Amino acid sequence: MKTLKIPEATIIRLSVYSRYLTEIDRKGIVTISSGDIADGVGVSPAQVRKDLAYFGEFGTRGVGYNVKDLHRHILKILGLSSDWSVALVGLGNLGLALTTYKGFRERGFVITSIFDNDPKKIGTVLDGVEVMPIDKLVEVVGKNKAQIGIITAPSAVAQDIADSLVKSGVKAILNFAPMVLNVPPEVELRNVDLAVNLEVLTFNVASQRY
Amino acid sequence: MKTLKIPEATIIRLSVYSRYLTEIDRKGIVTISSGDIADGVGVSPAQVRKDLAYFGEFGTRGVGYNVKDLHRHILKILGLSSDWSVALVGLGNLGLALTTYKGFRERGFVITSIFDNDPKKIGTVLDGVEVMPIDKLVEVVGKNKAQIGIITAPSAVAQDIADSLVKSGVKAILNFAPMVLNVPPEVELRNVDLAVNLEVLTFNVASQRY
DNA sequence: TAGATTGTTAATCGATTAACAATC
DNA sequence: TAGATTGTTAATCGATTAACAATC
Repeated sequence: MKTLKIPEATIIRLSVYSRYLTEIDRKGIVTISSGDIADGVGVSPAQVRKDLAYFGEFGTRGVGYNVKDLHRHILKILGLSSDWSVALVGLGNLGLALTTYKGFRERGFVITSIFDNDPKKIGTVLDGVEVMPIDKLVEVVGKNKAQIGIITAPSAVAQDIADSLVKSGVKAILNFAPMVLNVPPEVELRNVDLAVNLEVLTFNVASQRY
Repeated sequence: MKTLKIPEATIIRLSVYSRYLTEIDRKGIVTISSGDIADGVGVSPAQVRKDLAYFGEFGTRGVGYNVKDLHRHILKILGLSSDWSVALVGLGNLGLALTTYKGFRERGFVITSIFDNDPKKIGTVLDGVEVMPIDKLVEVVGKNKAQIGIITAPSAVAQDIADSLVKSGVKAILNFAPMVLNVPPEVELRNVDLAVNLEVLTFNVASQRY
């Protein structure tokens, strides 16, 4: 199977389309055109069709796409046809927010272990998951077979945690510490820097003045 | 002044460079080359120079960049030479996490008002800021002259809140609700969808199998 | 059949990379 | 002067948009 490179922007849009299709499906709409999707999420119809064309032919010419079918296909493409086991490290406010974030569970991300080094937090139970000390990470994550690690710990310890997560066998890491992490190439790494988002806004607001 | 369009990717990288320069400056390093910065944040040296070249000449040929100088210039470009007043709407776990997130204050983002409709939260004080009901938003935000609004409320009310924020005069909105919002073109809007980030990871992990 | 909309190719646009003259 | 590194131009690469034949 020849795999041509898929732009990351395409993946991000597929994720957005899929959330929009959930909404449309709930309304009981059966068929949708690329133009409808485009209007709904703010891209061009050609873009929608191009994004889908990377993965196959899901529509009917002259008609459009069956909402349920297309939705199922996109979820499959994104790897969301079954649940993912997630380990979260760092139970500060952000970690707590992500643990209780409904959007994750809805999309099939199940937090199966939580780690923190604060003695007051260790042993407490959140959603049926007991908070464990970080030195148990490699053992517990390995046993739980978590495939994804989320780092919501301070920058100073983020690299150590990343190393432990890698050792425990996770395939992907989502890092919220504003820090450049090093992981082996076979482990997928993605950084979410909350301040960066505000700074793109302030740049744009500041530039408007000229 | 002719303004040529700056890629958003450049702005995001400038934000990353600036965080790296904070680190370098703390170590007491005085001069840095584009190659050092590139290594530090994982891009190419040519990219670093190109990004900076959009805004001026900040280095010395044969020598490199003065760390403090460059840092100051980048902060100025990003609009961070003075503080920004921020209104946060929706004090769930995510809202609480952002309110207490040190990374914001460090970069000059000061949360000056907080809104929620939960009677148990209204009237409580967080970091000197009293939580107010959402129907006071337009009045309070207008009075506080907040320039940025952060939406951490549920999707169902996100558009209403966005409308109120616009009415109150904010110039930019950072939206964490997984929802497409409509705002007038003069208001900058940026969406952070936490699930999208996980889904880019799962797509990549799922594709590795082929 | 006529109208609509897909899937796909070609054209355009934009961003990144490579190369090198300028210059400290 | 010799070595290093910037600033900038040209070449390359990749993503988006436009156009349209295929076809329901």
